[in-house]
Amino acid sequence: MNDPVISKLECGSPLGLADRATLEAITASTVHVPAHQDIVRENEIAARAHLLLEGFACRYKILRGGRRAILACLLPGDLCDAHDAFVAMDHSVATITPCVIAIMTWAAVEDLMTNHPRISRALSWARTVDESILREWLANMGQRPADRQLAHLICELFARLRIIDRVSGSGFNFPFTQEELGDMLGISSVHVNRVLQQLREDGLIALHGRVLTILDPARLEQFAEFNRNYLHIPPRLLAAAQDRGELRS
Amino acid sequence: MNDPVISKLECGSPLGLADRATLEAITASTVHVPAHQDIVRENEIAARAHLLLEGFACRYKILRGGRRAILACLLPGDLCDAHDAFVAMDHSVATITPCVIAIMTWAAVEDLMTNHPRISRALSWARTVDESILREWLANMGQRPADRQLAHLICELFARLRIIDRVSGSGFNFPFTQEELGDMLGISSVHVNRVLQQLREDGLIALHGRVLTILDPARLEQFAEFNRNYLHIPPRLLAAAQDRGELRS
DNA sequence: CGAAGTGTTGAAGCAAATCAATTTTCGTGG
DNA sequence: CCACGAAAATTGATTTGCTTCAACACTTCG
Repeated sequence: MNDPVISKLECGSPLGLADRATLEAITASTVHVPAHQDIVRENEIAARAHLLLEGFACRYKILRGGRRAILACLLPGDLCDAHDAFVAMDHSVATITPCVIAIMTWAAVEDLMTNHPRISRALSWARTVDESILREWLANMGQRPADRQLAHLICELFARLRIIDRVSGSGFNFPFTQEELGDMLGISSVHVNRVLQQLREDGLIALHGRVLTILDPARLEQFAEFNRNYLHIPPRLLAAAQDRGELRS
Repeated sequence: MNDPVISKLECGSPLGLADRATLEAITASTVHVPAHQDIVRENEIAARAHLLLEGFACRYKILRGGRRAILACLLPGDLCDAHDAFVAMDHSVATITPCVIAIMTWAAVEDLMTNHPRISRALSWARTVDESILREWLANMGQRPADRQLAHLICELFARLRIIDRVSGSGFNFPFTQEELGDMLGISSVHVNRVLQQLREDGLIALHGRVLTILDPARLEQFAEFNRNYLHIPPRLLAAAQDRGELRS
């Protein structure tokens, strides 16, 4: 399996051999975390930085009444903490599946930012994309019917997983329970169930076991009003994907 | 009127005299922009950075069907662009009221980041807070009834305006139309109207002209489930406000 | 093999949308 | 300063997407 950190950061800035070696050294020592366990907790100041290498995790808050809001979906290659050290977390981060993470000191992150300009540029890009995804969630999850919300989430996950080479054809690992999906979209799990069925009946997706397959990517994106611009994937990578016949238009 | 940029950045890091002078020089040359006009447009790469000095602005996207999603509310002292240069905007920024902005080159921003460590730290803090506000909007505007959403927005605006000294007592300038409020919260303007009336009937707020007064701050915050942690206002400033009797607890 | 978690289905209720009409406020020019 | 038109706010009636509650079936796994 390829290195998701390098694949992802390559999206933000082309890296040199030395950069790759530096990143590989950082991600060499890993920790395994079981599913459904907190990695960082609200109100804490994370002592070290956590880099997700394998598995799915999420940012979340518990609201009054016990309701949980999932604010972001973290995939391999994503940084779990605030990008800023020394600021108390305003939310928690938890694993969804069993995960592999790399733990690094803030000094090491600082070193990357000051002494490795290409990595620094890539990390800055990653932060910009995180912010951008947050805005897209706010727009799309806040203003549109549940079926389009869910379709949009599926399109986004597919696009993000493809960057780190975690898709096979138009299928990918989709380990979320319907309750988790509901917490991401702000709808009840019962409604998630009905909306998922509708997307299947409409021939847009198939879902077997924990593998989701997009049956009709063009129609799904159209239905979801998905526009990948907000992911800020550079043209050079889109062109490469086009050459491999993975994209239309 | 005090300088909102300095007041705000002081929140992120104490500044020295030289820092203040640098910032004052930057904000010396200003541009006036009428209400309801775009400052930065989606898909453009902003040639220069825009710093809001006076007035209210917003980040927004137009969705299919002509619906508008307002993704953030910009107040004096806020940076209008992505914090990153050279990345295409994934949304637009427009004025709500007439605004005064300072326009600076990206080189000047770069210089602040590299040669003025305290300003750099403060800008980084500001970015963290922007991201944090986005998450709070996602959680609170996505998962809760409209009346609490609106109450929460009011609490947030009050807290942010107080930092830059734009409040008098518990009243502040509230120039939004009900349609704009609806676009922020993802609800219809008709419903905004009914919810506003309810908050008034409940004795939580008063709204005359374009001035909103919080009649019962404690009850409003309680009702809104507002917890100011996510604004990352440092204890040293909260303590100062407490001394002035502006805060409970 | 049993228990807990997850997914599925139906029925009833509700918060908010939509549609539509009316009043109030505001901005602008005469 | 007033008159006018446009924008914004208000109100009522109707509809609907989604929630909630509840029961039941299916997995998964210890």
